[in-house]
Amino acid sequence: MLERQSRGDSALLQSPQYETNTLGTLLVLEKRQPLFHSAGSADEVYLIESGLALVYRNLPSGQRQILELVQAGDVCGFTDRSRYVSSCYTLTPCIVRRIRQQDVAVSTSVRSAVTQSLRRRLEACHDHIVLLGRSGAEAKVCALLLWLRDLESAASSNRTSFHVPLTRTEIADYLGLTLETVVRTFKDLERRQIIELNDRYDLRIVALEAMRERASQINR
Amino acid sequence: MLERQSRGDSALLQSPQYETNTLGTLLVLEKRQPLFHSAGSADEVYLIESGLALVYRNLPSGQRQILELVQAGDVCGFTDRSRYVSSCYTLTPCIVRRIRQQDVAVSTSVRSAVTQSLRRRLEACHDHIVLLGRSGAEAKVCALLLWLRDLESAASSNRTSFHVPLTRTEIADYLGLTLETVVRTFKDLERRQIIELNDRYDLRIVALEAMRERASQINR
DNA sequence: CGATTCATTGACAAGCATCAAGTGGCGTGG
DNA sequence: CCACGCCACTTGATGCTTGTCAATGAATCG
Repeated sequence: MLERQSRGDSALLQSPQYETNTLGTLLVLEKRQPLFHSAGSADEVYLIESGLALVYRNLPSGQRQILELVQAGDVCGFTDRSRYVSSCYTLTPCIVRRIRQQDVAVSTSVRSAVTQSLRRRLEACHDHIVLLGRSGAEAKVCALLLWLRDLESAASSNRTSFHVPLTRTEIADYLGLTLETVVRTFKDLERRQIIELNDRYDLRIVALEAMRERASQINR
Repeated sequence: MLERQSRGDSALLQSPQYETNTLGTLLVLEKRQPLFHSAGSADEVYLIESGLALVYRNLPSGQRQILELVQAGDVCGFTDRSRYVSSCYTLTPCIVRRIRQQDVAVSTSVRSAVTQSLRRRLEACHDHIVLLGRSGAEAKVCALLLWLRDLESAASSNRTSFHVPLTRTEIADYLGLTLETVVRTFKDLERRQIIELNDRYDLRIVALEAMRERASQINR
């Protein structure tokens, strides 16, 4: 794990949207590296500058529920408890600013970034709740795939296929399904030529409109 | 709907937890009164001073998903969009402070109340997501009933039974179930003498431990 | 006192979970 | 370098949980 004190001397730190160049520590993380862990001491918050991470909770039964997918601009680990109640790791390579919990109050720009992120994450959770509460397996999978596609196409456009950074198990844990159901749903979409899989993590949406219809369809 | 300008001359306004006595308009609402509606102009935020309200979204299919139950201290309607994306109404009689969206930034205490509430609501949404994603009907119902009970017993203790302020349909829409499943689950719990119903909205938890076990049980 | 809303109950079917047995790729160590 | 094991996934058979549909009951309201 690369780590260095931030002194505003890196191009990465000159992002104009947050004037937090001199605050916190910049982490350059590979994919699938932990940010914080449930029950750990909640000393720091993590501002994601680039990449995708996920927040999850392990349940007493050994099951896992993925709570959120967090992206650039999001702050996680912000709590008034002494220990984290959920865990977090990166899905893609990430640049993350680690800031002491107590320093959040100091900087106006960090505070407003936190508020902004809380607001956006809350709305994302609302979407997630709708998905979990009122959609069938197919709608869940389609909605997630569309979301991941929009994420990529925002960065690098004109690509016909995109990378799915979650394993089938992670998709299942995000959508409240089993691994097997996720696999079968993928197969179904492939059979009906709505998607194409180059390999398991490289996906092309063939029929975008069919996909959108299915994503907003209510089955249960 | 009672409405009056807040001038700090009412006992209701002297709540010490928020020094917002001179900000916004105080609303005294009956149960089941709307606060704001999806697609309405998002001009104001609503700080709940007492009572319980719910936030929901209507889906294209005509279905409804209840997103959150909000209580004293919570702020809802806070968004950077020009229009609300969800709707909100009271479940119980409520005292609500209505504050112009643009005034939120002005008052330090309001700002910190907003942040505090966003944080708490986000964690509540996480709980909700776990419930929707990883629990069976019985666990969902038990968890909600326990939550409602704790809410009441925090206010007026020593009562053997408590009031359920949601209809069966609302419970279903909160838990991502159908009305029928909720009814059957209630009947089951009653038959096994885990709860008792005086009338449909007056409930007593007979076997608290059995209830807690069921609430954290994973079925699906 | 009909009309409306909300809830109850039963019969049935569908969707998804569970269980079980395999497949395929990848890294490790003999 | 190949065998081995591991991990993530794939595929199939089966059944439970929960949704759907339909008919009825109870409470509220103008």
